[in-house]
Amino acid sequence: MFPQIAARNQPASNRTARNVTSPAPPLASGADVDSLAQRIALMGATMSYARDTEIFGENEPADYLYKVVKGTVRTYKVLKDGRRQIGGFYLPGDIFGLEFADKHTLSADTITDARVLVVKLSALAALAEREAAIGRELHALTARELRRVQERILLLVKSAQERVASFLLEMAERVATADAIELPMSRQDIAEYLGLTIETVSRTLSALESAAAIEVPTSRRIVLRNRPALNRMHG
Amino acid sequence: MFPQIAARNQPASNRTARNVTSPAPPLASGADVDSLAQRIALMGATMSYARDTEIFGENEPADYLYKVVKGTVRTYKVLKDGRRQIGGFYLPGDIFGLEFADKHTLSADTITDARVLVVKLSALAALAEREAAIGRELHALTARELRRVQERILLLVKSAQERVASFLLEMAERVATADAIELPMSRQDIAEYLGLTIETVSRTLSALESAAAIEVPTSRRIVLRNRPALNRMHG
DNA sequence: CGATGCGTTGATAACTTTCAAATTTAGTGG
DNA sequence: CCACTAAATTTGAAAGTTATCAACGCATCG
Repeated sequence: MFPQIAARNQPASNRTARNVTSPAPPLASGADVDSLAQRIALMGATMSYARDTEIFGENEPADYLYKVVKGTVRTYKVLKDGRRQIGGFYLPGDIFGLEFADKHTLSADTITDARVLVVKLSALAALAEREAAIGRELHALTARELRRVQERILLLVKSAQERVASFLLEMAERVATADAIELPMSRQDIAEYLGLTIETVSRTLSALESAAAIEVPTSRRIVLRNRPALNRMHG
Repeated sequence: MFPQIAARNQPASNRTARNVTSPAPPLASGADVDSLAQRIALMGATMSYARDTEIFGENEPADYLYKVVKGTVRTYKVLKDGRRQIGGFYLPGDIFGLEFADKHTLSADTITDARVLVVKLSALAALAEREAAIGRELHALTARELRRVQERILLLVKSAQERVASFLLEMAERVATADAIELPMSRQDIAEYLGLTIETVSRTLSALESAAAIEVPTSRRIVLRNRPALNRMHG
């Protein structure tokens, strides 16, 4: 089930130190809710995972809620034909694993080395019984996730250029320092997120660079040079 | 963006089983959770709409929850470039309008003449305060909707043939008498739901007919002749 | 009837994928 | 730290898929 969790559990001193201060991660994208975040910090255990490590798999029991403290996590589903569709990328501050079903419908693994806060859902549910606010915040979390997925649907019916432009703008909101984006994920990951091939993503980025909309100094670093143009593509 | 709440009925077997054991209103048969359905029936007002009538528009306050009693409703969003993306089709028993935001992110209108049960969300929320079961059922509704939208994402990254095959199988579960599907929506609606053009939908249906997977006696009536083949396409 | 809207079919163009190869980057062992 | 190998990314050419533009059939309705 969660072999990694037991194996990689951090010493109590580490957890305590981190939990006492409960600092907002610098890159937090606002996908959490304050008091819920605090509850999780108090109730949860922090786990460390190496790069490319599975956190949970499809069809495993969904007994925990996860919050990224450091690093990047992706959720995905492997289709029958072997292709992989990425459900989402989760950055520090983001919560994932909340699927409202007994079993996970997606798998989750780390893209980079990562620290993740883990809370038993049953504990949260018990808390929600006593404090209505917690229940409302879980609800708000779900609502946000639903809107996020619905946005993706609008994205997936558009052209490759529109998808890539939208992706860059989304990431800019989440991880950008000024106009420079440091991407934690590979071209393959981006392609699987956008429903394109890696070649099309690469070509589209090259075209955007030729059009002076962006700069790509290294493959993992992208600088937005013309946001209005990207916004127009984003539609 | 896409509001479609629990657009799906339960599998036919469940519907049948539930109807046998519970005296539900004739057309509001158990497409959702029983007690919630009953509450809505008791609290709500039934509205009648002619074909092609708007029920609510994007950006209007989302103060009500809707349940289709008779007819078919679609939700949609008009993109900046004028294209229209359909969020979902709602058949008798389906609930829509639950968007977890102050304002609707989609519009809803009728595809056929329709009767719709309307309940004030504030009334439901008040009820949920006193009865935890109601809150849980609203929650379950959301969960189902989230899974439905995620399914849709998997659909939209596939080929035209896969999308059409999946659409037919989905509709077969929802409206089929045996293997004959009576479609309430136009080719244009189907195209906008699947993110394709009307010509591609039409050609794909013709191809499926040539391949003896389906029959199309009239444009609104489709008979499934080879479900295993469709299932293989559906992936 | 003749107009109108919907659906189908055809021809062509545009876009994306596939297959292949070149290039750059990253990782590893010496 | 360098050299070497493997992996990731980019680029090119060709094939495949879907969209666009256009024409036609068919049914409905005034």
